[in-house]
Amino acid sequence: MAEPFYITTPIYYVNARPHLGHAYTTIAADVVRRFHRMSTDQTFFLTGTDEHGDKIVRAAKKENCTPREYVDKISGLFQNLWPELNISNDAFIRTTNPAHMAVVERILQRIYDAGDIYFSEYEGLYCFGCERFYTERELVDGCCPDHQTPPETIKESNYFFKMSRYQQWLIDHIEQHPDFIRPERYKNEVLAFLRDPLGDLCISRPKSRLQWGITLPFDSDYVTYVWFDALLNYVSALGYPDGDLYKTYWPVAQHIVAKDILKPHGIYWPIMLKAAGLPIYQHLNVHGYWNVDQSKMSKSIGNVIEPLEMKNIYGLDAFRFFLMRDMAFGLDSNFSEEALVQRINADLANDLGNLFSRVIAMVHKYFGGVVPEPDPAVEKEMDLGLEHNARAAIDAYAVAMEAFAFHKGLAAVWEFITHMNKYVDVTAPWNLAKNKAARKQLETVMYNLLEGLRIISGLIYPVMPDTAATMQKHLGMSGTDDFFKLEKLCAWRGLTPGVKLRKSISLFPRVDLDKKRQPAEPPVEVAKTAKPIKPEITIDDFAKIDLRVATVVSAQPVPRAKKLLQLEVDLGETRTIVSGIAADYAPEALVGKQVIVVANLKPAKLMGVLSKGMLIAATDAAGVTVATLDKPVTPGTPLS
RNA sequence: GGCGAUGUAGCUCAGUUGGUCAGAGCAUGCGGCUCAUAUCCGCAGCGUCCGGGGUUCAAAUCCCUGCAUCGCCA
Repeated sequence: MAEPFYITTPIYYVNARPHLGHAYTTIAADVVRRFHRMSTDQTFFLTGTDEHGDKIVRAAKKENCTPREYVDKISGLFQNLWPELNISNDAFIRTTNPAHMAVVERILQRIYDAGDIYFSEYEGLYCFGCERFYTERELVDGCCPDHQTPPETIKESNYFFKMSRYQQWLIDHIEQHPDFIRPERYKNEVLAFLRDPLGDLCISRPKSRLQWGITLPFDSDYVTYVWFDALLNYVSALGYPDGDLYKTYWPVAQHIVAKDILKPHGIYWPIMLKAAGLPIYQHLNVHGYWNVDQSKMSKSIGNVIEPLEMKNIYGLDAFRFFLMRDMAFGLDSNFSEEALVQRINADLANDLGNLFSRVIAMVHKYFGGVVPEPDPAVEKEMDLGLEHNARAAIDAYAVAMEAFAFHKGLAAVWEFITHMNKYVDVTAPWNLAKNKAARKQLETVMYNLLEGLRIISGLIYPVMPDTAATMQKHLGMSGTDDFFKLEKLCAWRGLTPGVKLRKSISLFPRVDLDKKRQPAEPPVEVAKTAKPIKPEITIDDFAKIDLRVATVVSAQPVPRAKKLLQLEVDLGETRTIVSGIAADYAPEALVGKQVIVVANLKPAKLMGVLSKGMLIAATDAAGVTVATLDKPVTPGTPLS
């Protein structure tokens, strides 16, 4: 029996709602966890939410609720999403959980007692509006980018974690365990970072400016810095230090993270573990970003694809398959509906779905739906090596999946599916069926094909658990919940002759994007990608927004900004407005156009340019479209 | 500004230590089959392997340089 397996996702910071990135990470974790179930019964899968820190306090303030109410709400969104994506996590941890907080205190105390935490004073640029420090670099013209006020230099005392003491140890550890951080590119990135002296990590925040956190056990005037708090979830969730789960699973821990949090996981975390005297995790598995329709996914651009949308339109398993098949784990990938549909049609509908359907249909046609008995002598005589192909696919698949190369694992399965289709072509059962003397051959051929489908159903289980179960059912294997065990897949002749099969079905319907778009009544398209409607407002609420017609007088790109245009508009008075439409509008194309402006929006500095108001525009998959008027209107006219 | 990654067929990408390495899948064209979700099987075309220079008998593969994109750091 293989050793136990423990996989974690990061605990997601609850200052934003779940998006595709969260879904990918969590599905990937679910896939590896299910993959390991194929060889061991001892697996544990943890996800959760990270709920402390000043960003949470500010987000809560914005929504007029307490931090507690706020984190409960957002954490709930994550917890509710996972079942819909068929995520099989065993536990869901929250950093506001008292048991977690106790573990954080305990480990802080332990490191403190060991002498790796010291108290020190430092000076920094602080914006009282934002309640945070800024580096010189982050300032715009020496001012806070949010408040346009100069930050003040203040002195603050804090606790620091002596990471520098462990720098060489960490370098050695990474070099002695070449796949500690994988893929290799991220290992190299961490090592590159470690070539420079490692600074100590500030691990506290004075309560005078932040209360939402875990109080330091050795100084009640401070709370713990969020990363220090958050990383410990991986052990607290297992019941560190005495829990059975901890004893079983911590020694085999593996993490999955996106590349943006490589540093905390690749540097802070192993050093924290070392300093606290805990075993170091086994592997850090780092993946890239999903770019949406070529442009970087970003909340501010508003092109975040709701994972549930695609799932609802094309089916959950197809969605999971696409995410796992199209991204080379570690690299960035593009997410587009076209790519998704192409995968569905080519791989799922044509290759697998059609294979399944044609094989089952033939069993019905030639054997009344009863699994035939294969003949060893005939098998030997025909010698077409399907069993060998299956075995080769399983081996290649297992190696790839073990190393988080999901795309390669699935490619191996699809190579076998191609062999299966070819096998149908070569053996031509419809010809064998015409010849009574070839009955035994037909029985053997059809049995082999059913066997191949059984293997396939097992191999796709981690990525497409529902489809795997459906295939099993239609292969007459219902009732067994361990059909995906590797040892079963490796044993050819697992199907029982004589079992009556259900009617053939289409596992994956083909998608015709053109047809879908031709009659494209816009409402249908819009409804498909539209975000949920915001909560109801009154006419008075609306009246607060001063929308005006404005004529664009001039337009020019903002230096060093890819998406921004600086516009001078006439709305009775002349104003400067910065708008993120450069990707879709040439400056000269805008001059003279009448646009709609939010005239009473609080001014904001974008890339150093003060923007007094905002252009109304629509953003969809095709890009940005500026809202204009039907016919000319006097500049400055209000809209209502 | 410093460091690093990437740049290969229309698209997405494989190409280990330099020598059938010019590849795969999708898309396109043609042919075949008819069990099947107009699916499957076979064949074919397309590439100055980012530009330039160098090392070598031999470079997509090593070195230098330029360009582009991206990332990390300051």
